[in-house]
This record gives sequence, C-alpha cells and structure tokens, in this order.
Amino acid sequence: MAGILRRSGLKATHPRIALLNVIAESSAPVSAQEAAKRVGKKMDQATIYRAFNTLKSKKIIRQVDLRHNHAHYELFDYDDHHHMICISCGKVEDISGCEVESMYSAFLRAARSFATIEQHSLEFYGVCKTCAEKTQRKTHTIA
Amino acid sequence: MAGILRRSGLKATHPRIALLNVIAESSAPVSAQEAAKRVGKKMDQATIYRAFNTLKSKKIIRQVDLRHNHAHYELFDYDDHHHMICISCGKVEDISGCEVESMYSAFLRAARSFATIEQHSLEFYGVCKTCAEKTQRKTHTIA
DNA sequence: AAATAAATGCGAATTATTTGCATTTAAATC
DNA sequence: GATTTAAATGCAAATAATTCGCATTTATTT
Repeated sequence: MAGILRRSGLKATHPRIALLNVIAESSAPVSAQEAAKRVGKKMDQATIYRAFNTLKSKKIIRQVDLRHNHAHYELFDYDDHHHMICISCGKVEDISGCEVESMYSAFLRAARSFATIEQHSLEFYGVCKTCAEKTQRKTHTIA
Repeated sequence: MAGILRRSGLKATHPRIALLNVIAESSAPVSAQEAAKRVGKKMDQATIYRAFNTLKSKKIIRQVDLRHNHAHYELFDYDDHHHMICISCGKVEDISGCEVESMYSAFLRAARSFATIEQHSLEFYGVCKTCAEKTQRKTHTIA
C-alpha cells in the first residue's frame, strides 16, 4: 500500500495504510463507521473522511452509493464489477462481469451535454436469500 | 397526483402533492434541499424527508445516489433510464435506453446469495461539455 | 358535521461530513 | 543519522443530512 500512496504523490502514513488495508480486505464497499471500527489503532473520523477524499481524488479508491444514506468506498481496481444490495437487510455482494464499458461511446452519443465518460456504477436492488426465506416463513405462519 | 397517493393507501395531502409535482417537473432527480426551495408553500424538512420515505416505500418514487453525499429522488416510472453525472460541476442528465433489465436473470445466477432483483441503477460519471471547455481554455492559457 | 387515523409542523436529537488550528510525522536534504 | 519542511493527523467545534417526539391539524370515513 505504501508504494501505491507514494506513486500518487501522497505520504505513506500509518492511518492511510491501515485504512487501505481495511478497504482491500473487505468483500464489500466500506463506510466511514465500518472503517473506524475495523482500523485497529483509533483513527480520528476527520482523518478517515480526509483520507477517503484524497484517495478518491487520486483514483486509488472510488465512492459507492448504496441508498444507505452514507457513502461507501472500495478500491478503484478498474475491473468491471458491480453490487447487489438487499432492500430488506442491506447486505451487499460484489458481482462481476458486465459489458457496460463497451457501451460508453453509444451512451455518450445519447447524452446531449457530456464530453466524456470515465466511470460508471451499476447497482442491483433485490432481496437476499436469507430475507426471502424469512418472508416466506412469516407468510406460512399466518393463521 | 392525488389519485396516485390514494391508490397507494396514502392521504392526498397538500405537501405531498406539491412535492410530487416538483419531482415530476424536474428533469433530474431532486434532493431535499432542492425540493424545499421549489415547493412554493414552506414545507418542513421533516415532512419532506418523511414524504420521501413513505413515497419510496410505496414505490411511487425511488432514491437515486449520485456521489453527492445526499440523496436524490425521482419518480418511479419503471422506464429504463439512467444518469450521467459531471464529476467536475455535479450536473446531472437523464439518458434513456439500456438493456440491463433483460440481463437480470443472468446476474441473479452469478449472485450467490440473492433471491430476486427488483431494481437497478446505472450511473455514468464523466465531464460535461461546459467543464471540458473550461479545462481546455485553462490549458491553453498556461504561459 | 363528527369521528378518527394519518400527516404535519416545530423543536430537538442523531448521524454524516467538514473545517480550523496546533502538533506530529514522512520524506527530502545535508 | 540529524535537520528541515511540507503534508498529514488529532482534537474540538462547525455544518450538513436525516430522524424523532409530541402537540396540533387535516383528509377521509361515517
């Protein structure tokens, strides 16, 4: 992680490295709260938010919004994956494989006022198996 | 608008109707702040947020997240459109036409822990023509 | 017109994110 | 390795976003 930071002209500080490790090790995008919990050494929330913002501006991480009313972040790994979010319990799963990038130029033609497309995000909202089972069980229980 | 509300079992109140009109008339998803400004009669912010939440739960509107650190909402019209967001100035444009829904079943097979997909959101992040021109002008200006 | 559950407004509380400033620290230089 | 310095951190306080409790009002039902 230190190398990544230095290559972007950032100082390889302990808090940043710890934060990047947390993000890298997580299987789903991480919120400020979660990051605070998972970073061993207590890291001030201001530092977390500042790190999110600088890492985002250097395209080391990218912001992901999941309709949870607070931001999440994941590594900006350039691989083309997206997210499934359970509208019942909020669980998030990464899934991979889509061809949206290959359609950038077509979408750009359709957009009147845009010059370039640089990223996209694709989120699916549905019900996870756990919640689906619970609902079914509830239904069966009705007198 | 009154009919839509009543059909969902909601009272057709003035604040809600005014809010729905604002959302319907906007060409891009609306935030709480924008809604507050555009609704003629002063509508309390708590009322706005409560309306957003009840309308969302009834699938009359849907939440849209644009990496702006606050939520936006648009009519839940079931048509398959998405958004372009300028990473420089934040401008948002709706564009239409994609075939993501036709790929739901394939994505569902790829997702280990999900039972259903009910919605998706697809956002493109790029640079609008206005910002692109500004940047170019700046570049040209460099000694 | 009266009854009633639902919705609003207001104020205050939470939660999310940012800012100012004194102190610390990574990296560059000697 | 010690010195220097700009960048980053921590702390406290500020601002923004969202929610909550409760008394009052209002859309619907009777």
